[in-house]
Amino acid sequence: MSEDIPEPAKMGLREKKKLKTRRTLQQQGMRLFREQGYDATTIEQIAEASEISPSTFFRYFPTKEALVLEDDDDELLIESFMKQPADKSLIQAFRAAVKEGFAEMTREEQESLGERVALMMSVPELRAASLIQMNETLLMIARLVADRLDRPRDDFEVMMFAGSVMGAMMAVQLYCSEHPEADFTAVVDQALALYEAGLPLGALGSRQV
Amino acid sequence: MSEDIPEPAKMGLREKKKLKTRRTLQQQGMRLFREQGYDATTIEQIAEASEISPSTFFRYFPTKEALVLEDDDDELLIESFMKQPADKSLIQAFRAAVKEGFAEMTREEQESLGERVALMMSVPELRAASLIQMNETLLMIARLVADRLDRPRDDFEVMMFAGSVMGAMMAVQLYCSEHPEADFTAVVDQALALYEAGLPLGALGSRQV
DNA sequence: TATAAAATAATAGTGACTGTCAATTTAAAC
DNA sequence: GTTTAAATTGACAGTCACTATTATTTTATA
Repeated sequence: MSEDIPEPAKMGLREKKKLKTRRTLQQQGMRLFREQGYDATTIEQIAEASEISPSTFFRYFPTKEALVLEDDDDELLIESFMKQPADKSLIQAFRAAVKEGFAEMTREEQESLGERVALMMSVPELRAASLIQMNETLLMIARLVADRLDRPRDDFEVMMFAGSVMGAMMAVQLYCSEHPEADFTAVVDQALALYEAGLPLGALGSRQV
Repeated sequence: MSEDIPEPAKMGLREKKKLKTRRTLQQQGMRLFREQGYDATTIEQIAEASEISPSTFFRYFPTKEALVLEDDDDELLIESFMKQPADKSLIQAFRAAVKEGFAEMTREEQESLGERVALMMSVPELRAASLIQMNETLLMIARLVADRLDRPRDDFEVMMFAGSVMGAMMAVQLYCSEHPEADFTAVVDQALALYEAGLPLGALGSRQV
């Protein structure tokens, strides 16, 4: 995966141009989405604004959605997760990994992430794609966790753990879409903290009437 | 929502025919999907097999996906959930609601559900749509829960609860797709039982090396 | 500079989906 | 039972994401 983005040092004119076109497409795409909405923006328009032919677009991104989704975050997160010391609990490790992942991002990257998340939440099509992505990410994490615990990869409890974390992230997305003023990274951490504390699910709701 | 399907008693020829066409479309669609795969089956084929025009298809289902998704399950589940006594914890109530929902289904309905779930898991497009549906279902449930607890509708912990349950259901789907022999309803219950028991998340993983 | 390789553009097509309008079928009024 | 109004359908034309193919241009290398 990461071999798609080689070191800036040994980049020929070719690779440099490709990266530039890639970034241009994303920027112009996001600009048009912002200005006219996602559905109203056609790939033809994005291509024209980026000064390439429509057919070339698909050599850079497999779908229109990919322009927004585009995450290398997953690999980063997993890498960070595997580095966590083995005496941490799963959630502690996951929480730390997420925190480190965010910390490594520049302010620009964080802002761009914020805009992308907002767009993702508002366009059903994108939301669907992002959910699938989460799904796959957590399947991957489930595998990592299983290995870490010496459990089979399809262990039921491990799958449930993965599911619950994934669910937390979705809830965070939803929460943030309703609270645009909230800091995304802070909310993520808050959510994981809640999980770390055991998530008072059993108690919550046994109300005496 | 449920007013779309009126009582069989006072149904004119019109309504009867509509229901019949609807069912025919679903059956023929599922048959074709089974025989040639989802992508390889065009709406034109489904329409032809159902003896209607392609343009009429879209008067019965907004999308090709809807042919597979088609859930009245949500309303049923929510209804069942609201009936649960207030002294049950949230998960207890949710678990009971799911159990009752399944119990009300005929064997045929359960089998059809099984086939649909299997198809949904294997076709990315459908998986995406089903995830969105879950998302919306649980947003609805989050609202119900908030009301039940006299908390604001955007309460953080409530959202997390909804998220975790949704995550559980996704994990169940994934688990079942890898264990086709497993009984879907049983696994759902097992998962919720695990949640009910507190889900040993914190403990899980603090391994001494 | 010539040549091979890679990237791009142009073109034609498929299929889901939308909108419109005329034709048909059914329900209801008389 | 016939007429009338409404609902349902079908035919048609069009949009747009996306695929496949082929010719053309651009870049890297010998």
